[in-house]
Amino acid sequence: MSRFYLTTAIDYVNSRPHLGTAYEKIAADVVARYKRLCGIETHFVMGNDEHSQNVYRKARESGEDPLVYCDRMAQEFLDVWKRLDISFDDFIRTTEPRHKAGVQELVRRMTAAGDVYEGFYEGWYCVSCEAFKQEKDLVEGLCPIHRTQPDWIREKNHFFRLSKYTQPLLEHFHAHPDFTVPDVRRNEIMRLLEGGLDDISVSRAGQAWGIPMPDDPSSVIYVWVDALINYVTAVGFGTDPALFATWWPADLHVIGKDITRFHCVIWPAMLMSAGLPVPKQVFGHGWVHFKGEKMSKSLGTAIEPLDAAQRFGPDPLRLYLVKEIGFGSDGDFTWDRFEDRYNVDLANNLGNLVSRIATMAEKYREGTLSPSGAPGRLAEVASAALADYTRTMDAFALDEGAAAAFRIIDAANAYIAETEPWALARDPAQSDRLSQVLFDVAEAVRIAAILLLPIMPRSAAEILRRVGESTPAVDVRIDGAAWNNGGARRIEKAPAMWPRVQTTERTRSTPVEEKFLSSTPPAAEASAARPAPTVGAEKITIDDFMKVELRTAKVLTAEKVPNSRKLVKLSIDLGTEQRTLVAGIAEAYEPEQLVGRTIVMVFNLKPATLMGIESNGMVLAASPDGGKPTLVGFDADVPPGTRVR
RNA sequence: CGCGGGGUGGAGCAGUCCGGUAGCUCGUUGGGCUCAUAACCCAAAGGUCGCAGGUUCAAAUCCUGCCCCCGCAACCA
Repeated sequence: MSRFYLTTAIDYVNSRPHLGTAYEKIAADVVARYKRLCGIETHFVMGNDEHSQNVYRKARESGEDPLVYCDRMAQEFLDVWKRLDISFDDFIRTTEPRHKAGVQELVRRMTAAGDVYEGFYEGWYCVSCEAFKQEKDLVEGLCPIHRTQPDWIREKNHFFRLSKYTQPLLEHFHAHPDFTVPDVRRNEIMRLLEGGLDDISVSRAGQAWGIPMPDDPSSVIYVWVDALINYVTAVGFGTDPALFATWWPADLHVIGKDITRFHCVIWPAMLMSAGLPVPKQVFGHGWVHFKGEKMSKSLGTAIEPLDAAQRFGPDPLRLYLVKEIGFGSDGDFTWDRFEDRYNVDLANNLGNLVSRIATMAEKYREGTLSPSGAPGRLAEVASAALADYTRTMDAFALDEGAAAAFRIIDAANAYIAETEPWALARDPAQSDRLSQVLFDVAEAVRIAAILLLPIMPRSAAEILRRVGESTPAVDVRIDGAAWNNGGARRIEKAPAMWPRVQTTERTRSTPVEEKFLSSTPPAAEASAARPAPTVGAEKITIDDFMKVELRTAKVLTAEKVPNSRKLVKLSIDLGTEQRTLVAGIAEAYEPEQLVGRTIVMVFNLKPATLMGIESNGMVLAASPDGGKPTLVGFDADVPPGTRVR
């Protein structure tokens, strides 16, 4: 039996799952389910990347053991994946023993091949930032963030001879044109390779959170190297040779386009060095951008796209992401479009079709349909759609595969209008004809549902049940989607699967200041817009708080900082003095909107220089993750310079 | 000159590699039908394919220049 091993990127645990990470998992899940549908033994692996320094810092800040923090995040990720019906077979965490063992083994092999050597990494290191600083980032020789003198650090590092693999990689790309898809990604990598590769540092000194270098416990393996190796450790590299032999090399890595070069250059080079086969294919998908309003007007409470899964089940969201966005291209999520597709594809077309056939089966044939002759033209439509479906799905054109399934649904709706079963029912002489027409429609629905199984597993299984498919959904295979003009089918009439969503009148998006000025936000928004819970935040005393001097100020002038996107330069009146400060609110506010406005600022903050302008204070605003800031304001007029506490 | 993607009827997209009557979905308008979730079916209107040059018998498609938009990165103090 043929096998298929696919993976997604493993996720950083310093933020919770969001639309972007979910998109990747859903797309990969569709591929995995499709392969299983085709009867291919499939191994689908996802996981979490837990060794980043950010994770360590974040955990330590909240006084928590890093592993405990990671455990909690893993639970959060798993909960979301479960809610979205992601059918992974294994979930690997980079803190697991099986991973650590395999990582060390792989690095050992790279070392044995003579590809790892010791060297020194030198540079300016800011202790507060815990990071090296580029010369160009320093302001007058000081850390731009902390205004402190960084240390010149010379750190022992282990380097990987990536340069040695420039030529072998080029050859591999020429021999395997499909190694990196889609083409845009491949071209990018080719250009990079043609320019030649530099060796890379693969260790970090003086860090405790990570996997030690095999021969040098004082260094840990660089987190990216650590992370990439998950694809082999998840299938037993270094721990379970039989399992490894079964699944490696991977058939497909599904990743985001931003990390293409890690997967198409560094990763295969590492494998070549270790003497292991490289994966067969890497697919770099695009981004889904969440546009427009955070909340749907008609759906009321939802604020984040993943909430759509909470409210409607995962399938409408899955369908939207797969069908409306070319796999490989960027796409948008907007509530308007989501509602649109929900109503059109699911309520009006598929859902309504299921209701139509169920009602007619009950009304005209007491719920049982049998063929009475040769199938009508729907059979040809279905077989053409099936061919398109397998061709496009094999090429990972998931959107086209979904479209092929919906062509059957559209044709079935048209077929009903064309054959007019209600008219046939009035004429006893047409009884056989009616039987066949109804059977044809039910059969078309059954086939469409099979094609939709990978995309909407839950709903498609329910449809199959309703149209009398006797094989349980999990056992259905693609050859079951061949037209079957035989057997009696028991059709079940049941409540609508997707009731229409009442869409409100299309309204223009609310300008930001309008939201700001409305003193009583809609209740739904208030409850939905709950802030992300702070992770084990340490309590401070009132004295600590009082160290922060907040004051009101009036904006005198405002102008955008040239060449910046977010920054606005403000001159403000504090009553007793005037100051210049820089605020990152240009995306949400035009300079003209700011002039004359009263803001709240941190009065006693050390100055900082941003884009060459000294900023003497900080403006307070609510800043949602990934969203635009909203300035703090007052119900009534307050004179400039007033203390806020 | 940081990296990349894109500008096609009101909206979202395909077509661009390999020039040859501009296509799909939604929306709009008109009609039809009643099995169905005010759903379904048919038809129509609507585009100088970002701008300007060039190549060609012929350009959305090839060449040159320009404009605009969007991600990422660097700035969020």
